[in-house]
Amino acid sequence: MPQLSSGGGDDLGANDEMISFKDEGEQEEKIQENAFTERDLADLKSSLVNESEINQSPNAAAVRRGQQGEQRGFPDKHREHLDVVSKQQDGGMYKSPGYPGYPFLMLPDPYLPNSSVSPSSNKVSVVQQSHGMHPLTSLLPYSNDHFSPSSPHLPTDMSQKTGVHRHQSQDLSGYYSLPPGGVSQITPSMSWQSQPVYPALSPCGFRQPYPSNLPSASSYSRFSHSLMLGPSGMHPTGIPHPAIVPPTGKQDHEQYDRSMYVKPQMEPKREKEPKKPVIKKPLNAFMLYMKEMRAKVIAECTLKESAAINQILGRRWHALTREEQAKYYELARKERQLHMQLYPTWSARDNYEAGLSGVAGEKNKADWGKKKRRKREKQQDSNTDPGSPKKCRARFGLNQQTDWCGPCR
DNA sequence: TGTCCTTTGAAGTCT
DNA sequence: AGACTTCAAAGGACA
Repeated sequence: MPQLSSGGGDDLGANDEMISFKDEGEQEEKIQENAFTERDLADLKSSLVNESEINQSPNAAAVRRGQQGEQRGFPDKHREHLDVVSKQQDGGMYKSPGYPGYPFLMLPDPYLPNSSVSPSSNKVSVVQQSHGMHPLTSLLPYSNDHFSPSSPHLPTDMSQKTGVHRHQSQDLSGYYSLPPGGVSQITPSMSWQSQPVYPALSPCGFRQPYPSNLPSASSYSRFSHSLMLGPSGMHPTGIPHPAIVPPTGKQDHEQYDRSMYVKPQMEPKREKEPKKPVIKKPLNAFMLYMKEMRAKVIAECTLKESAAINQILGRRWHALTREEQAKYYELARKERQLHMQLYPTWSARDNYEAGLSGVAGEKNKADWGKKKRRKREKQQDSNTDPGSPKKCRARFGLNQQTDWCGPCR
């Protein structure tokens, strides 16, 4: 079970899926995958390219059916390696001494002198580093990358000034390595010198591993967004969080990956009308996995189309072992925790109408209604078409993770 | 320029 | 309670 939270009851999602995953014949898969060769990989690569083309057609589902067997045994070289690693680690990531690098196993090889702890031990960066991002930032979007160490003049205890009660938790620094002007206010014991800003990692390339006792977010008092967010989309702690779309202009830390949290199509309108900052949802486990593996899939399969890539990633996700998936569930859990701490009053509902709350107001409301209608109609259409395995499973009431309905097989 | 595609999971809404 | 819906990322394709 990926109930990784140590008795905290914190949801990690997809419990049923993880259970059933075990039933799926994991051992067989492992054996099969270990038997894959480079040639298999090449074959698969070409088949995936073909598939991506075929999938555009209405017969895509049928094609997928034919490929299902192949998909189930996708040759992940890194899994082979992980099996070894997991053996070395004797029990996986949740025994902290046995998993010392977590989550810094996510560091790309250059930062892993001994990269044996990486989930993807191959040469491809585990973490997508596009847009000059910190290798961890894509997984840990609240990293100090978004801050400049040259701004140490920020108030040292803003949370007190604003009346926001913050636990003095070192954990946050360990999780997300937030800056002095940022969560250091939450964690006064932290200084930015001790939290090196990328790329100045510690000599060994590791930072502090995730501690396991992140304080419950529920312990934080919840304030309205008006308190949480400053006039420029800044957290009252002074953290220019990437999840926030500032209402005016560009953020100072332009070099960082704002796009991760900013809907690009909204940017041009920002100048015209002041817009409520949009705080994006924290990424779930699969999204984190996608961010990490996308580049690898692109490189392997010479694909660019995200839809096709995502299909592949979806299958790979299913092919992961419980332990491998657990890493991402844990990361996602921490993401949610930190997100909750940074934006206590934020709700996913805010972004249900994200378009509405912002620039376009009424127009977007109308669009949203249309969108909903379209989707509903589409859904009805798809009821007559097996469509994706997910839809198919849903239709037949099968287990989401493991059961493959006839048409999808 | 905006939307769709495609995936899974989290969280919200609806019945 | 369970089903359904939306949104997170990504970038090419298309209207």
